[in-house]
Amino acid sequence: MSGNVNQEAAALWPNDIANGDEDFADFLDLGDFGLNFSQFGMEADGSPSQQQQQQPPHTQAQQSQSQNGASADITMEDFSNLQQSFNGANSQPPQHMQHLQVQRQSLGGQNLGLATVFEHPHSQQGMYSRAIVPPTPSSLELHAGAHNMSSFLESGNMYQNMGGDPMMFTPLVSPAVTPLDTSFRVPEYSVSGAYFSPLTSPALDAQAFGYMQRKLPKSPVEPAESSNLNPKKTARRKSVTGRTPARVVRQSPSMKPQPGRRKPAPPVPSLELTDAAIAEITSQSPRTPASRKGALKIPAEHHMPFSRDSSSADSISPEPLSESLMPPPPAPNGKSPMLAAQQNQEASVPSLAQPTPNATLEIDPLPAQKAKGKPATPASLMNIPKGLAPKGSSESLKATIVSSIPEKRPSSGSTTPLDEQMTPRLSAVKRSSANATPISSPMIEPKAAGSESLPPSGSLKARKDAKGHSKRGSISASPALQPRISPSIKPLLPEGLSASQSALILASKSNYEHIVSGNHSQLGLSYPEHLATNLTHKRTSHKIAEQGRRNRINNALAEIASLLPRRAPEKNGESGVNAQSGSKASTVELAIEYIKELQDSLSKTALRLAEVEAELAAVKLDKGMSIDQPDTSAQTAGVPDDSKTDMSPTDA
Amino acid sequence: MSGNVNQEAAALWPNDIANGDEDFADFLDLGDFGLNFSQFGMEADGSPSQQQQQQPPHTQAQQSQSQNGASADITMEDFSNLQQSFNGANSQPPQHMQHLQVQRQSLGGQNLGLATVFEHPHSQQGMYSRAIVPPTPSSLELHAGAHNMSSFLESGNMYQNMGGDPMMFTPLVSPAVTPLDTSFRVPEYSVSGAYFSPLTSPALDAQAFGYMQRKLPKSPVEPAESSNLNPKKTARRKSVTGRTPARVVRQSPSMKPQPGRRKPAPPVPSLELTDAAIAEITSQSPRTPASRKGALKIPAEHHMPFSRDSSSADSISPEPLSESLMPPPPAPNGKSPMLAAQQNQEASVPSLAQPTPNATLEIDPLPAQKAKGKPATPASLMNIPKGLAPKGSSESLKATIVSSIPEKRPSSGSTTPLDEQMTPRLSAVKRSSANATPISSPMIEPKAAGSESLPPSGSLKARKDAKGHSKRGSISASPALQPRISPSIKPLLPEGLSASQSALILASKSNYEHIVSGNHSQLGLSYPEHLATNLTHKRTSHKIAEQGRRNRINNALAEIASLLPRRAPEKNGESGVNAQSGSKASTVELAIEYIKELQDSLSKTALRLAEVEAELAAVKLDKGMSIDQPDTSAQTAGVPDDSKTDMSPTDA
DNA sequence: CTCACACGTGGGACTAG
DNA sequence: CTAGTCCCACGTGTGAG
Repeated sequence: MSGNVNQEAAALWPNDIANGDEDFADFLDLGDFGLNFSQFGMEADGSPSQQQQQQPPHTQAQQSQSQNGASADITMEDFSNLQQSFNGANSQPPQHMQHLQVQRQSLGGQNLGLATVFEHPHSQQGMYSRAIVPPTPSSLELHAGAHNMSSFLESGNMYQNMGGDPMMFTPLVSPAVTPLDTSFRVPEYSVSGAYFSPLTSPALDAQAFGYMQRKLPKSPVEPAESSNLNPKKTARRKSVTGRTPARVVRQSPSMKPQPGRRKPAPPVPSLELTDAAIAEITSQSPRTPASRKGALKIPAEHHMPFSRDSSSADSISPEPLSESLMPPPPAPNGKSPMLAAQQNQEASVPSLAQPTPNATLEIDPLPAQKAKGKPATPASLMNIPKGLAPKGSSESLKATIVSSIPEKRPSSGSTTPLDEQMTPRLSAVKRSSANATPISSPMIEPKAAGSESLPPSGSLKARKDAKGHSKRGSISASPALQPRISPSIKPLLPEGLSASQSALILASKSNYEHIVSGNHSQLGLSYPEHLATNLTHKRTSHKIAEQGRRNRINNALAEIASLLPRRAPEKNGESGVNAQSGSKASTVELAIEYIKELQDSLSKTALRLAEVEAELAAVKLDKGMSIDQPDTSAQTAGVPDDSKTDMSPTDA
Repeated sequence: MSGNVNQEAAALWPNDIANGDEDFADFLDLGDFGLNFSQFGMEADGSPSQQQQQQPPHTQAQQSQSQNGASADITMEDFSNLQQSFNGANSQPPQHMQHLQVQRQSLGGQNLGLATVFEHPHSQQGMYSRAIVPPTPSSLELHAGAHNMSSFLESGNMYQNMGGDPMMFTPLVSPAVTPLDTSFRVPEYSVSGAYFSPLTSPALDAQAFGYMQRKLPKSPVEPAESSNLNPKKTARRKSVTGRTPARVVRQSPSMKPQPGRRKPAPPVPSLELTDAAIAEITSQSPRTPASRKGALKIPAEHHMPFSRDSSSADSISPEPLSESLMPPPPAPNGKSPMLAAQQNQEASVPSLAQPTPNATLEIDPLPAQKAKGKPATPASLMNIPKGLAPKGSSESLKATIVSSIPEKRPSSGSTTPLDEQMTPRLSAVKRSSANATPISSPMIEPKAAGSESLPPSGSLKARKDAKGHSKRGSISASPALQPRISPSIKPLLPEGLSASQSALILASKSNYEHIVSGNHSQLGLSYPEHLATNLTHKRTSHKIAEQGRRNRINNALAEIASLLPRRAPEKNGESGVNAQSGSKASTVELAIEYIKELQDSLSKTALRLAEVEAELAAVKLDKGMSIDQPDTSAQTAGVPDDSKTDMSPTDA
C-alpha cells in the first residue's frame, strides 16, 4: 500500500519515501504541514487501519508510516513533527487537537493522527508531508536521512531494482542481521549506495537484511501480517525473575533460545553466532520466545520486512533496512525465524518451526495483498519484494543463508543455536520440521503461523496497529501497505515552495533532515551532499555495529540461560521450558547464583575428595596396599585445580 | 545549597540554571517558568522530606513518591509527577495543554515543551520556558533544543540568559539534535517540574544527578576526572573475549554494587529491586565496577552525582535522577562517586572522597557564576554555567575533580578497590555503613557535593565538549562554552525573522525543537501543553525505569565478572583487577565458559570422589575397617547432587 | 576506524483498577 | 479501556585506542 502511495506521490520521488517507515512519519509530518495530516493521523496508531482507509491516497503513505513505524515510534516523532509543522502550517485546529489530545497519550500514535488530521487536503500534501516529516528524531532521523540520501542518489533505478530484491533481503535479514550485521551491514550502507546496492546484489541484500532485521523487529516488516510494526516485542514473557513469569517469550530471537532446557550443552554456539549466530539468533529468537516465556526476547520478532523491502528498496535508509530484514526471522515461532527453524529441525524443536511455514504463508498473503491494490504502484513493488523474497526466494535464501551464517561463532558457543532450539523446546520435537521451513522465511511465517507469530505480532496492538493488524492488520490490504510504506521519506517538497511553505517545511524537520531529504536545495539550505552521505553512512554502519554487538550479548545471555538450571523447570508444562528465563537481568543474576553454587559445590566436593583420598591412602598404607591411588589422585588433581582456580577468583 | 539557590535564583532563576550543565539548560528553562519549580524540584527524590516541605502540598505528594521509590525510582516518578503537578498546580494552562495534547502522545515530551512554549511570553513565560527546556534530548539534543527553545522563548529573558546557552547548543545542532530531541525533551519537560524541583531541594538534585550521571558520563559530571562523560565508558576495556582485555571497569556504578557478593542470595533482590532494588542497584553498581577491573562499566562511575545535583536541581530531567541515584553506590569502590569517596576513605581511597568536596567546590562556583554575569541575559546565564563551572570554578573544580575522579577509574586499575568492592562484598560491612549513609541521602550528598554536579553542567558541551573539555574543557572558559553550545542549535533566529530567516531557522532545528524552544510561535507551530506534560512525565518515568533496569543488568554483569576467574589476572598489576572484563558480551561469554568448566570439573570431581570412596570403602572392608565413611558419603552426596543438578541443565 | 557503552525512546506484553 | 510495569530493542552519541 504504502508503496503505492509513495509512488504516486512520487510519481516523483516516491520510491524513496516509501521505504523508511519511521522516516516516514517524519515525512508525514511534513506532509502535514502541508496538509495532510489527516492522512497520517488516520492510521497512526490506534486503529490505524481504519483510519487509513478513510484517508485519501496520499494519506496512506503517511499512514503507513504510522502504522509501520511501528506505530509508536514513528508516531511520536512524527507527531512532534507534525505538530510543529502543522502548527505552523496548519493552523489549526486546535479543535481537533484538543479532543484528541487527551486520549493521545496513551494512544501515542494517535496523536499523529490528529495532527495530521488537521487539514490538508491538498494533493501535494503527500509530498510535503514527506519532506516535512523527516524531522523525527533519532530513528527517524536516520532513516530519513538514509532514505533521503538514497533517494537522492539513487533516484531512480536502484529503486526499482531494489524493489525486487528487497524481498530477498528480507529473509536474509533476519539471520544475518544481528551479529554479523554489524560488520556487514555497515558496509552496505555505509555506502549509501549500499543500500541500494543490496538491491542489486543479492548477497548484499542479505547482509543488509541483517540490518533490517534488527530494525524490522519493530516494524512489521511483513506488514501484511503484523501489519505494521508490531513485531518487535511480541513475545515478551515476563520472566521469572521479574514479575510475571510467563510473559511469553516473544522475541529473543537471538538470545534466549532456550534456556537450558532443551539441550544442556547447547550453549556452544554463542560465539559462532557472530555471523551465523546472529542470523540465527534473529531467526531463532522468534521461536523461543513465544514458546517459552522466559527466553530472552529477541529481536527477530516482529515484523517482517517484506513490505519493508520494498521500502528499503525505495528509499530505505539504513535503518529501515534493518527492520525489514528482521522480519524474516521472527516468523518462525514466533521467535527466530529462519535459523531457528533449521536449527530446530536439527535440534528438534518442531513446534517452533512451524512458525516458519507460517511465515511463508504470510508472505504469500502479502503478495496477494500487494497484488491487490497496488499494481504497478510502488506499493505493489514493495509488496512484491517482500512477498517474493520471503516467500519464494526466501526459502532458498534462507537455506543458504542459514547455512552460511551459522559458522561464525560456532565455535564458541554453538550453544546458541541450541538454545534457540532449546527454547523452542516446547514444541521441541514437533517444531523442528516446522521450524525449518518456517525458518527460512522467518518473516514469512508470521503469517501462516500467524497465529503463533501473531502473538507477537499479534500482539496485536502493536501499539495498536501493528499488532492487531499485524497479520490481520494486513488484513486490510491497505494496512499492510501503510505500514510499509513508510512513506517517510518523501521526496518532500517537491518543487516549488513558497517562502511560507518553505518555512514550514523547514520547521517541520530539522535542517539536517531536510538536507538529507534533499529538500534543502529548495529551502536554500545547501549542503554538501557528501556530507550527508558520510553522515548517513556513518550512522548506518554504526547502527549495524551496534546491533551486532547487541546480538552478541544477547546470544551470550541466551546461551548462559540455557546453561542455568532452571529452577522450577518441571512445573510448567512438560518440557519445563521453564519459567526461568525472566529477563536478561534475572538471567545474569541466576547465572551468578549458579556459578556460586557450582563453585561452592566444587570446592566442597574437591575437599571431600581430598579427604577421602587421604583416608584411602591411609587405609591402603595400613593395608599395605599401594598403587591405584595415583590414578585417582591424578584425576582429582585435575579437578581440584579447576576448583581452585575457580575459587580463587570467586570467593577467594 | 540548592534550596537556597533555587529560591534565590527564583528571584532570578539564575541559580537553577547554574546547576545542571546539560540539564541545566533545561532547567533554566524551567526555572524560568516558574520559579515554582524550585519547590518541587528541590526536594524531589533525593531527599523527599526536604523537598516536600518546601513544596506546596500537592507537589509534595508527588515528590514523596519519588522519594519512596528510593532514589532512583523516586526520581522518575517525581519528575513525572512534578511535571504533571506543576502543570496542574501551577497554572496551568490547560489552554496550552489542549493544543498540545493532541500531539503529545507521540511526541510525548516534546510537544509539551513546545506546547508550553508556545506562547506565552507573559510573565508566565517562566513557566514555559521551563517546560520547554527540559527537553534536552539525550543530552545534546536536549541541549540544543533546550537552548533553542530558551532562546526563543525567552525571547526576552530567557533568551538572553539563554544567549549564553545558545552557544552551547549550537553544537547540538547538528545531527544529534534531531533524533533525540524529539523524545527527550519532552520527557524532561514533562517533568519539567521535576527538573525544577531538583533545584529546589538538594536531595532532588542528587537524584537528578543520578540521571545526570548516566548522561553525565558523557558530560562530565565529574568532569574533573574523566572529564565529563567519560565516565561511562571510561574504563571500557576491551574485554577479554572481545578485544582488549582490560577495559576498565569504569562505570557500573549502580549496578554492580555487589550482587551476590554481599549476599549470596542476591538474586532475589532483583525483583525487589524494583524500587529499592533499583535504587540500590544504581547505587551499587557503581561500586563494583570501578573497583573491578573489568567490571563492566557501570554507570555510577562517572559522575557523581554531586555536581549533578546542582544541575539536576536546575533542570535535570528525570533521568538525571536515576543516575544520581546510581552514583551513590558506586562511590564505594572507585566507582561510585560519592560512596566511593566515603567508602574510599574508609577503604583507603581518599582521593575519591575528595571528589565530593570538589564537587562542592564546583557547585559554589557555579552559583558564583550565576551571580556573575548573567544577570539577566541569557547568554550570561548560559555562559556562566559553562564558563563558571568550567572556567573559574573549573580550575578549582578540576583540581578537585580530578583528584576525585581518579578514583573512579583508578580504582579499576588498582584493582584493589575492585576486589574490595568488588564486590561489595568486601566492604559489605563497611559499606553498609558507608553506603547507608550515603545512600540514605544519596541525593543529598550530591548536593553538598553539589559542586560536583557542576561538572556536569560544566561539562560544557555536552558531547564533545564534555570529554575533551570535561574538566579541561572548562578550561577555556569560552571554549567550554562553545562546546556545549554546540552551536548547532542556535537559538537561532531570534526575533524577527524574515521568511528566509525563518526558513533557515526551521531548517536548523527540527520542528519539534523549535517548538520546544518556543520558536514555533514564530514559526507558526503551536502545541498543547498538558499533552506534553503527560508525555513528559511518562517519558521521564520510563526513562528512569529504563535506567534502573540497565543498572540491574550491569550490576549483575559486573558481579558475574567478578566471579569469573580472570584468565590472566595476575599479569596486570597486582590486584589483578584483571584484564578480564572486556565487554559485556565477553563477560557473559566468559561466564558461560566458566560455568561449563565448573560443571565439568564438578562432574569429574564428583565422579572421582565416588570412585575414591568406593575404593576406600572396599579397602576398608578389606581391612575390616568400617565407619567413617558415612560422613563422607553424606558429604559427597551433597556434592553430587549439585553436580547432577548442574550437569543436567548444562550438558545433560 | 573500530569497539564498546549508555542513554532515551518506542513499543509490546501483561497486570490491575 | 485506562493506567501502570516490565522488559526489550533500537538508534544515537560519545569515548578510547
